[in-house]
Amino acid sequence: MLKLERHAFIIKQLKQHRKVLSAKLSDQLQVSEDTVRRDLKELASRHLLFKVHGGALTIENKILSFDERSVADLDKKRSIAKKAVHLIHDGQVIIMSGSTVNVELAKIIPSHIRVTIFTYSLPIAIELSHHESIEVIFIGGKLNKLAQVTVGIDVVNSVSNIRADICFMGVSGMDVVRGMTEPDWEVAHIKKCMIAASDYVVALCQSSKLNKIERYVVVPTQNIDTVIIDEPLEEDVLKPFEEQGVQFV
Amino acid sequence: MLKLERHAFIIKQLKQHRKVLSAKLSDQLQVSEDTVRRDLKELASRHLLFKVHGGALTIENKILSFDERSVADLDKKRSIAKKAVHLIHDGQVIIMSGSTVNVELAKIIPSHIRVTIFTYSLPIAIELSHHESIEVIFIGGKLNKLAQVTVGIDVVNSVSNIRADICFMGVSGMDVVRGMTEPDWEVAHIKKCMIAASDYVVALCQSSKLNKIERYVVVPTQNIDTVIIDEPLEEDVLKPFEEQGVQFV
DNA sequence: AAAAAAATTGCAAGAATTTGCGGATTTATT
DNA sequence: AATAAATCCGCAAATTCTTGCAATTTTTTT
Repeated sequence: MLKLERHAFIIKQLKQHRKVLSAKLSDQLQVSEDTVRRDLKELASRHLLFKVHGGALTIENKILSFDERSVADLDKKRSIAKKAVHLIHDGQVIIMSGSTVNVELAKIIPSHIRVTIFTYSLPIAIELSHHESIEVIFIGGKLNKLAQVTVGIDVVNSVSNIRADICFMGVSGMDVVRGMTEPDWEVAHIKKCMIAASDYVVALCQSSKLNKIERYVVVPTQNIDTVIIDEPLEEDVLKPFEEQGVQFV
Repeated sequence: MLKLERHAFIIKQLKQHRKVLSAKLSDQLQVSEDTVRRDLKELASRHLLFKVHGGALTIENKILSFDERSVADLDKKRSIAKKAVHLIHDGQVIIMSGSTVNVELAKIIPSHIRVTIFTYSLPIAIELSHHESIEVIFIGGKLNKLAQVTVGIDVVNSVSNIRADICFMGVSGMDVVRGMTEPDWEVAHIKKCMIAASDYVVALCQSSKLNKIERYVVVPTQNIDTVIIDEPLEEDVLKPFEEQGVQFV
């Protein structure tokens, strides 16, 4: 069996099981463990997998368990929030989705600003409860415990009855062709309603989410007015979006 | 199972339950407690959790447990909650008001119990979001920032549509003649609706609130089924209540 | 086609990591 | 103060990793 075939096999196994064991691969591929290790090492150097003692895991798995992410990511989220806060003005009615970027945004809204904010996220509501001059309306419903947001038909109904000036939306996936996408159907539906209820839509989008496609479409790209990103991007990445009428900040 | 998988599992458990026990993890992961401890130690050194005797807590929890001390009469509230928890049984639909006693109650509901809980209090919802088997329905509305509960017409409407088996109610004032009373008109009105929606009404009443009268009446004494108090009281204090059909625990 | 060079593979030996266990020690609880 | 539980420490066994090297195969060069 050729090296390249082995590599392909390993990647395939990894996709299927999210992890591979050196010993098992040695058996499956009928080569020595040393060879397997050398294969894994090579694939790891090409960032196709994450090598650990005893085998290897997918890259995503690595990210999940490494703290680098949460720290580095927080900076990015804060820098997005910092830009977003300038779009908030006295008298506005605002809808905020339940993303962590919005939690950061909630933290830094200046205390003098007088606005009404609709949200269905517990952490955001808690944050906003410390702001004297913000009127907070919590959108009730069944609680999704992991995300600490309400979901379900009640949320959809409530959101449909709102008329908002601006809407700050966390992003799971953003792509020129497919538009804004979400891995969860219910969330996708709620976001759709939020956008329908708002005059102006702002997407808070970490650059890692750009050109990523999730399972369910929220809205096409042209329904989004402004995308706020954490770092300046090359012109050729932005151009296709801007041709759809999306403004980048 | 690879070390990193264990770590990922621990982090996930922690996210869900805010705490993990070494013994339980050892069982779940099928490794020795020593190994679990070593894992926790490593994760703690990376500031992904906070190690304590017997297990670990989330970083946030570490901070959270400090301001807990500022809550007055915590012991009394906990002793009330301890008694109240025995009234909760599988399959019930429960309404909880927004008192601090109810927060304590929410904390100690056994994890195996399967119930549906309606609440309009952010802290209670946060607490309950860590219980695997409780369905939480949050009642939306305008946020009262100080109490971190929703209020207003939306809450009244929602509560009116609920049919609950039991209702746990924090108490501001309780008097034989005037019944249960509240200093806030809106809260009094909401509590009235809650009681109307419930088959059985439990008042969680610190003894300091007994024979105290607030501005607005919620319901007369006889509408309350059980009052849970923190300390045994003299017969002559209880007797007039019991004559109205109220049971004391 | 032959020779040289490069890459691949398995093996062996020693190093490093991981894990469970017994026993001493510390911590929590009553 | 006593008891039980959890932790820490050192050790040993098992597994995995690294490294150098030799044999083999593949590729390149002449």
